[in-house]
Amino acid sequence: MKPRVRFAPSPTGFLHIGGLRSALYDELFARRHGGDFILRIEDTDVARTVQGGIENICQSLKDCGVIPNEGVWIDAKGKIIERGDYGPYIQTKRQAKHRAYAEELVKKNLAYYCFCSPERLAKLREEQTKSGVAPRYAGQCRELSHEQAAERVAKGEKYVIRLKLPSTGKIKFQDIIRGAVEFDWSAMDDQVIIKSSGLPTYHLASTCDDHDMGITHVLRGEEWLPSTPKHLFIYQAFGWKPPEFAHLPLLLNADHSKLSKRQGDVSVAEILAKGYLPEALVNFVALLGWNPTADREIYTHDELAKMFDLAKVNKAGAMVNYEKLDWLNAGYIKALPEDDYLTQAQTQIKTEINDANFLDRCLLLVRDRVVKLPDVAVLTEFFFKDKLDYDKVSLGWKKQAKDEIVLRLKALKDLVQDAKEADVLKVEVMEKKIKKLIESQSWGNGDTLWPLRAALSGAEKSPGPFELLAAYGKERALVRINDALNHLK
RNA sequence: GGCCUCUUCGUCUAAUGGUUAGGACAGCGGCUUUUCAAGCCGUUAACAGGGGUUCAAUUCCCCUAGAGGCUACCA
Repeated sequence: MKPRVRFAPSPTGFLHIGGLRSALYDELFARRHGGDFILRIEDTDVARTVQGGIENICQSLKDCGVIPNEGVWIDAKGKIIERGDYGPYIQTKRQAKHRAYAEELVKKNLAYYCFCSPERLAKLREEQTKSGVAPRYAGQCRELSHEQAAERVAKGEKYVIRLKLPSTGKIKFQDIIRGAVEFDWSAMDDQVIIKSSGLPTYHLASTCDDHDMGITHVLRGEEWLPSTPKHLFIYQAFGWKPPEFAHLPLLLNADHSKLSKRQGDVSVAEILAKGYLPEALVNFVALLGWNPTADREIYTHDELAKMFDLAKVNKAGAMVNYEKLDWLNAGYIKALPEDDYLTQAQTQIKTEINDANFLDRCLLLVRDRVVKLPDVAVLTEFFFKDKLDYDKVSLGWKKQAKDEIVLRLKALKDLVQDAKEADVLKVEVMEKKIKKLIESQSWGNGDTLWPLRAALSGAEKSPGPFELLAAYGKERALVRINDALNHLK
């Protein structure tokens, strides 16, 4: 059977790195087995729904190339659309179905109307917790007859609908990642499935929608493991075949707590905005909790899809290690086709200079130093300044005397002056010429090359002098050397 | 508190009933060298603890500890 999986986030915030991983695993699983990957939005918590949440989730997934083939999506104009035969895919649009399912459960005597006030229940719960027992619904509504309930509803009393869970016995099920898991019904509370607002809770909506949409495998965070029995109860109540479950290990903050938005910037949009490449992020996130082999770190999205194996997903939570993301990202930037790199790097710099060749040479020169895209700007900044601030740098090597620096720079200036523009652009040619000069004068590398490099960069740390010459080109290089010479006067 | 899940270097992980417990990031050291990166080479560092089972356990079982999750009319 063709597997059908879904990523079902709720738009209570922006897509974060944990959501991205869940979505990615869904997508990889679907691709690996030739199945469908569906995006469903679970927006039943109206109060917590944030403006632009759905757009953000879709756009972030799109940016990362994690594309569902069914369900909610965003078009090129940024408009939310739905596609597929099992819609609607936005949960609040399905509330009539949820309502009907809940009523059916009530008819089957597997759910009941409950008129207890939240305040009273909270107090009860507190007492139960204090005395060390599992908090369970302990009101009288469970035993209300259908007629009594209907009467009170007709009178306008507020109510919720609760599952009528067994109070004894055990439930056992298989999890693809964790194997056999067992729970006692006695510790399980009669879950609310319809809130007093009339909207369903996650437990009912998600379960019914999964069934209605033909979902075969549910991949979700480990935090759902304890409520799986309730979901299974619903499947059983309707006589439906439940999907297979795979509870993914959680992503952790540096303090080992469940990854949350409060700690650090874990939103995908934010991470991308910081200059991480989507390919690097996908690669990174895929390996948080799963590893296809022992000795490789870099995988394309397609390779991941070919190798993905749910059964090999780890059980333990994974801490998000941003240093490794940095390393991966730097590697992806180095591996970018030159044109792609230039296109992206060009967006990072601000300068009036419109000598495209010069700009590209500068961008290419600093590429190996770029960890995140915006690094390009600081790394190339000195190239584009009218004047460098030579007060901030020692133009001499170690304790080199001023007249010696001047002597070196003058000779270097003449050498560049006499060189052909095409030669200045070639690192090897200039290196040869300058080394020859050094040799003929019996100078040292350090006392000659440091002043040159410092003159060209105005910095203690920079790429090498030959590379700088090649990036500047003859005219610009001469201006810098002259400036340095003037500064020494 | 109760229930559930988890536990290999600091971090992400691999492997195995018998291995020098492998790789990667970070760290450290070196090479290169005019500086800083990059690159290359090398290196520190782990089977949570205690009992079993077994000729043999990091691997299987039990207990303990620790961590995390759940315990909402949130998902």
